[in-house]
Amino acid sequence: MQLAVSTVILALRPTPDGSGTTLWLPLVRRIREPFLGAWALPGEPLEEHMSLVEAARARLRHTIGLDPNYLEQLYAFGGVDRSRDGSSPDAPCPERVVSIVYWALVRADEDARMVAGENVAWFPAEQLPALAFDHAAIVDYALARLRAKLEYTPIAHAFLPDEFTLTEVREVYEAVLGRGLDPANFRRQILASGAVEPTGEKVTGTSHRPPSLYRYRPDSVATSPTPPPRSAA
Amino acid sequence: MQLAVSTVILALRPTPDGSGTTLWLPLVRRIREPFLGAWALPGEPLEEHMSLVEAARARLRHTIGLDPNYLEQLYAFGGVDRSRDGSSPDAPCPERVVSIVYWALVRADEDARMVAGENVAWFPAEQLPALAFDHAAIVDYALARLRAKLEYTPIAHAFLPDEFTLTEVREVYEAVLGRGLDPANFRRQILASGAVEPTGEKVTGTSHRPPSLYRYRPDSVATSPTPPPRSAA
DNA sequence: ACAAAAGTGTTAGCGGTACACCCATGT
DNA sequence: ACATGGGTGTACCGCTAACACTTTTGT
Repeated sequence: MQLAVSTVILALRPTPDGSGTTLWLPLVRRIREPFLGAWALPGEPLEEHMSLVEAARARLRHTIGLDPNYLEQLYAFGGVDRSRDGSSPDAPCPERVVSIVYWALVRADEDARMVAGENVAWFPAEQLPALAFDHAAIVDYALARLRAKLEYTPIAHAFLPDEFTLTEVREVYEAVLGRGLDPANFRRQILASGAVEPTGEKVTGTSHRPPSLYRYRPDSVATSPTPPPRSAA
Repeated sequence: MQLAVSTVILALRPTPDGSGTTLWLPLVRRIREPFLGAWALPGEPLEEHMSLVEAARARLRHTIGLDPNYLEQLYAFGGVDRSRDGSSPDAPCPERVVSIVYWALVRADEDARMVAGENVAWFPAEQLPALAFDHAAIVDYALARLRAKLEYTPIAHAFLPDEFTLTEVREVYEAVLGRGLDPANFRRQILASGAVEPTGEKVTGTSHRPPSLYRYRPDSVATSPTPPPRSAA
């Protein structure tokens, strides 16, 4: 029985047709049976000297070449038959794998300076190829968790650079939730929440009224958000 | 490296002084180093032929002799030094353990017909003895999760028998949250939520106005509540 | 001047809280 | 009759949604 740590890495990028913004995620092509040649989540066996988060972070560095600021445990998947390839029932039964999956969010500015690893390709979350193992279900679960957390935590922070306009924040919400939001009300709500404060500066050269810049208040979440007892993770 | 499944089992019982109701949980006394003789969460190594939930359920049957209706994965703990006994630094470094922890809720009526296993004792959650490993932190995390879920899911269901009065539901909330709630408003809120429906019967012999009985609507959660993709857990 | 996005004001409705009050039973 | 908890009514407050309106820039 093997213990592995896998990662769902999410970033916001323009849709393929350029008409908006959606979530994208990197997948790696499998170079071993089962599911040889299929796309899968980046993962690796847990090594003796690494904690679970450390293993997840290492995988991130290896896959996209950077340390994202948001990383949280998603779930542990341990069904007995997870690693069997349903599409080729004659294949020998592979060794059982328990996967502890983490999910990460990549800031727009980090995304730009990213270095993709070997065998890695990015896909829009709504148009994924067929995935190995139960990875499609895992991605769905990660997306559901992200949408849920967006509504009750300042997690949009994790997609944004240090300074940003309120419209950029709203666009994060709209892209993740998949629906438009009233700019006027959104503005008031996020300001009233106290999560954000004005820097005093404005953006220039916008061909319309220049928006103010804001930053997240320091006490807002930075990395792991609601992990359990800090020491044990 | 070892992979274990542990459980935090919660039930509502009268406080030790009989003045109210609180959460209690069963612990087992350790019969091996490290932490020999200390109290710990019920757990066992994961066996090859069992999924994670199955292992948790088996542990529950072994510890309290029944299958609770609510069981959910809590978190996977995998710090490198989790199994070291801080209080006896001279002890040999024990093998590393990754624990996948589940939490379970026991209904009042099940609690009554429960059979405690060997070496098992129940403690009020607010007055636990010193626990082995990082188990104290794990219990805290489970309690936090329970309180959070109480506010946005019909999880109180899991503590109640098939039929109950609205006052009993309120007492569950009050015990878990640790504060009193307005009976009038609580009543209206839970009815408005649609989670509950009247059976038409009343309780008799109460020395005051007889309360109506209710049941949870069938589409309310029964067992696993918000697990990820049903098939993969 | 005009377009376009930033930002403000105003209103109506909904849900939660506080608390006064009435109802049905046992003693 | 009265105590006790079950159950209803009501008034207020804050938050949200909807949308009209004003402001500030570039072209």
